[in-house]
Amino acid sequence: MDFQGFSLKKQQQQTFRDGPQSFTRTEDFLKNDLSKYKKTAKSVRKNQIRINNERRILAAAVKIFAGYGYQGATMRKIAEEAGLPKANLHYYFQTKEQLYRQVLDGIFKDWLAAANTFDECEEPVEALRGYIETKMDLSRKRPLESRIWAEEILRGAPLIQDQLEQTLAAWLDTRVKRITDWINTGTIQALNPRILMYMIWAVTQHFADFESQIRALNQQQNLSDEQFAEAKKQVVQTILKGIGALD
Amino acid sequence: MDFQGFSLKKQQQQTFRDGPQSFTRTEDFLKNDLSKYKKTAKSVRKNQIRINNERRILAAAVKIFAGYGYQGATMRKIAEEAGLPKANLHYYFQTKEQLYRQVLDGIFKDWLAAANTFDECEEPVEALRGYIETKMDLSRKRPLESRIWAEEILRGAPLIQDQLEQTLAAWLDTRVKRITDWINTGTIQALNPRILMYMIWAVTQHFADFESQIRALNQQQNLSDEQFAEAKKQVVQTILKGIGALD
DNA sequence: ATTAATCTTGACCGTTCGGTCAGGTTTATT
DNA sequence: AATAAACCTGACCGAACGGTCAAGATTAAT
Repeated sequence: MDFQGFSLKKQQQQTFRDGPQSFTRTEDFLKNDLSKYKKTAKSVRKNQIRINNERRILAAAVKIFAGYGYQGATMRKIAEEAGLPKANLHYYFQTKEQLYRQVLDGIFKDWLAAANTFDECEEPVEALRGYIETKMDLSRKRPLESRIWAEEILRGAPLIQDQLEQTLAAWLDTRVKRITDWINTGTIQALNPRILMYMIWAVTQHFADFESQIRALNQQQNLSDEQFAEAKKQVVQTILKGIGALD
Repeated sequence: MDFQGFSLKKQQQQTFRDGPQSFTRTEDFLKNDLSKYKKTAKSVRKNQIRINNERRILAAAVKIFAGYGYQGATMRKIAEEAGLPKANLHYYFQTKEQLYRQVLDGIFKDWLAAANTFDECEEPVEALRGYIETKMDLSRKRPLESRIWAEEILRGAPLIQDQLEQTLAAWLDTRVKRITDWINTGTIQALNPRILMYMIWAVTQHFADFESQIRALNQQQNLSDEQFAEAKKQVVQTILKGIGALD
């Protein structure tokens, strides 16, 4: 079985330019274009049209991809959401897959940014608490992005496999070492650090990814701010206590 | 935004024709079917053709829906996987949505069956341990079904919202009461039982739904039986200890 | 003012989708 | 043996998809 309509081939991360903006993808057709710009005050203003439209399209794409999935999303729906004609989307983003890739790139950056919370504290209790809370906040504030990510993984990560195997794996390795140190110094009990991280990811992202299920089990109401705060507290408490870092 | 290509409207249980046979929706279609047959030896054999083909199609549908999602799955792919001509699928299942509905129904039944493990023990430690282990085993043995379920929730549960709000909500309510009893008798510490259940669901299903991410972080290898057994043990340990039911 | 680059867009295209159907084949009933 | 019910399937259909393009409008550079 070869999954997904788009290609599974590993796509290298080579930067190219789309107008004055850099993004990742193979074809360099626009790189040549960039060399034609002169960075005057006016070219910056010109730039603004492109920057502005790309932002509108990306924001619309996030909503539609999250709501319908990659295959269910159509360029027409994204165009309507963005308030632009469909052909205009293809002017800024060659293909649907290109657009989707950029959406994923943005999400991955948020992921890693939140991940850095992990390193801010020396002590396991505060490092883990901070990380869990940051991930919970991210699920609360950016559920659409979380769901796009989840669907990509669900489909076998056809487009982000490389990033998982390289960037994310490297990130995880260093955190595994920190946790191992905590174990060796007796600060937390012996356990498999990777499984701990999987548990944290699972629980925190669940509140975004399974929002509709939680809503159905909560009198058809999304969790209120108070309910979410309670959930956040309980998640932190259960995990920290569960690994012997509390009490 | 109105999600999904297919309608959100609640689908009544209306009789429809499936080939020359009429029956009323999923659950009882076979029951009604049988009532029209005369239970001779030959009619049983005939019946077997339908039962057999429906099983083949449903098994193929599970694979394809899990691998591509609802929108990405095509009747052609399912037909190829089942080794039948596409038109034959439409003889047994009127529409793609009908086929998908029956797949979901089967998954929901597994869900509830596993859920009953929760009631087999009086003590919180053994009841929760049994339930968590059963859910972990289900993720291990039926990851495709878990991913279909996850995608359905991800899209806002357009087809199973009713079941969530009724059957699942009722199931959860009774378990919440059990957990509340445990809290009142001091067997486990005070917490929100619903959030505990969300955490259990999140963690156990994560090993199926995010399998490709875990694989990418595990030297491109799926978890071995030993690794999975370790994960199962650690998940049980962390949660039980985290709620004060251990140590 | 002129030219060139960039941006915009309706109309269009080939492909693939879910679904239909007529007519043939197999199986069951009498 | 005859009839009916159930099953099978290649060929077909309208709709919707991602994507293209030529020609015009707008903006920037000279």
